[in-house]
Amino acid sequence: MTIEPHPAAELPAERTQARRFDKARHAQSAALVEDYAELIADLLASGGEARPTDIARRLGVSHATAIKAIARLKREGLATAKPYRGVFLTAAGERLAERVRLRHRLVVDILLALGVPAEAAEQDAEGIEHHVSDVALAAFERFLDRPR
Amino acid sequence: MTIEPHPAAELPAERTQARRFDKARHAQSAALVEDYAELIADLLASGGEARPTDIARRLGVSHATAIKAIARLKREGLATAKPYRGVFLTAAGERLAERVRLRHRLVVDILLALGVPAEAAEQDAEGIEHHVSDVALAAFERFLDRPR
DNA sequence: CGCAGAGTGTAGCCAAGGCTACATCATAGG
DNA sequence: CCTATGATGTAGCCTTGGCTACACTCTGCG
Ligand SMILES: [Mn+2]
Ligand SMILES: [Mn+2]
Ligand SMILES: [Mn+2]
Ligand SMILES: [Mn+2]
Repeated sequence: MTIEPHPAAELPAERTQARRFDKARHAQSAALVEDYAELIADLLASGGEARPTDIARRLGVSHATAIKAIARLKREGLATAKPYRGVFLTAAGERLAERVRLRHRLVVDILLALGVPAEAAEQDAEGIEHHVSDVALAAFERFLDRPR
Repeated sequence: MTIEPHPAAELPAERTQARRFDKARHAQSAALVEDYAELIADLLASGGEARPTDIARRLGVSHATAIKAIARLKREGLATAKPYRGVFLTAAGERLAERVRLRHRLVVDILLALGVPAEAAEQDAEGIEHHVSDVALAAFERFLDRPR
C-alpha cells in the first residue's frame, strides 16, 4: 500500500476546482456572442441600422472580423443578415440582447455602489459581466434594493 | 464633403467603447497565465511539487494542454521546468502569483459581502478576477474595511 | 446618369488553447 | 536489477478570433 504523496486518485475538491475553471472557459466562449448581440440591439435601437462597419468600429476590430462573428451569430440562430442589408436580431437574439443589457447595467451599478469610479466601472464591467451567474445577479439586485 | 449619415468620422464615444472592449480582450489573454501561476504557487506551497499532471487535473484540461501552457509561462519568464522535474516559478512568476492570489481572495470576499452564496462566489470569481482593475480593487478594499 | 469612394464580402494567414495518439522516461515493487 | 506503469513530452489536428489584402456592390454627387 502506498501512502499517496498526492491526496487521492480523485479528490472531490480537485473536481470542484476543475469545474470552476471549466465554467469560466465556457463563459468566455459565450462572451463574444453576448457583446455582439448587445451592441447590435443598441445600434438598431438608436440609429435604426446595424452595419458591419459600425459594429466593427464600436468593438475596435476590423470589419472582416466583425463579419465573421456575425456569421457565427447567424449560425447560432441569433441574427439574420442579407448581403449589403445590415444585421438584424432574431427573437432569440433579442431575448439574449435584453438579458445581456440588463446584466451589464446591473454589474455597472454594483461596481458604482462599491465605490468604483465611473469609467473604471464601465471598463471592468465589459469583461466581468460575462462571468456573473444568475444567483450572483439576484444577490446584486437584493443588495442594491436594500434600504440605506 | 460628405454629410455623414452616421454621426461623425471618429466619434470619441466610439473610441472609448472600443477601448473598453480592447481592454477586456487583453485581460482575457492574461487570464490563462494568471490562473496557472496562481495554481502552481498553490501546489508548491502545499505539496511542495507542481507536476504537469496535477496542474492539468486541477484545471480540468489534458496534460498535453497543461504542458503547452507551461511552455508559455516559461517563454514569458514566469516559470522554469526541467524535463521530468516539475514546474517552478521565477521571481516574476511568484510576484504574479501573489498578486493574483490576493486579487482572487478579494473578489471572493466582495461577492460574499454582496450576499452571493459561497460556491457561486468561488465559481464566478474564477472568471471575474481577471477583469478587475487596480482602481476597482482599491475600491473593494475600502468597501470591505469600512465599519458596518 | 455614371462613377468614385465607402461599405461589404471573401480568402488566406496567424496564434492561442483545446484535444487525441503516440513515444519516451523514471521509478517503485517484485 | 528488471520491468510495468504512470508521468512526461511531442506531434499533429481542430476551432476561434484576430489580422491584411483584395474583389465586389451600392449610392450620392457632380
Ligand atoms: Mn462584455
Ligand atoms: Mn456589455
Ligand atoms: Mn481565474
Ligand atoms: Mn483564481
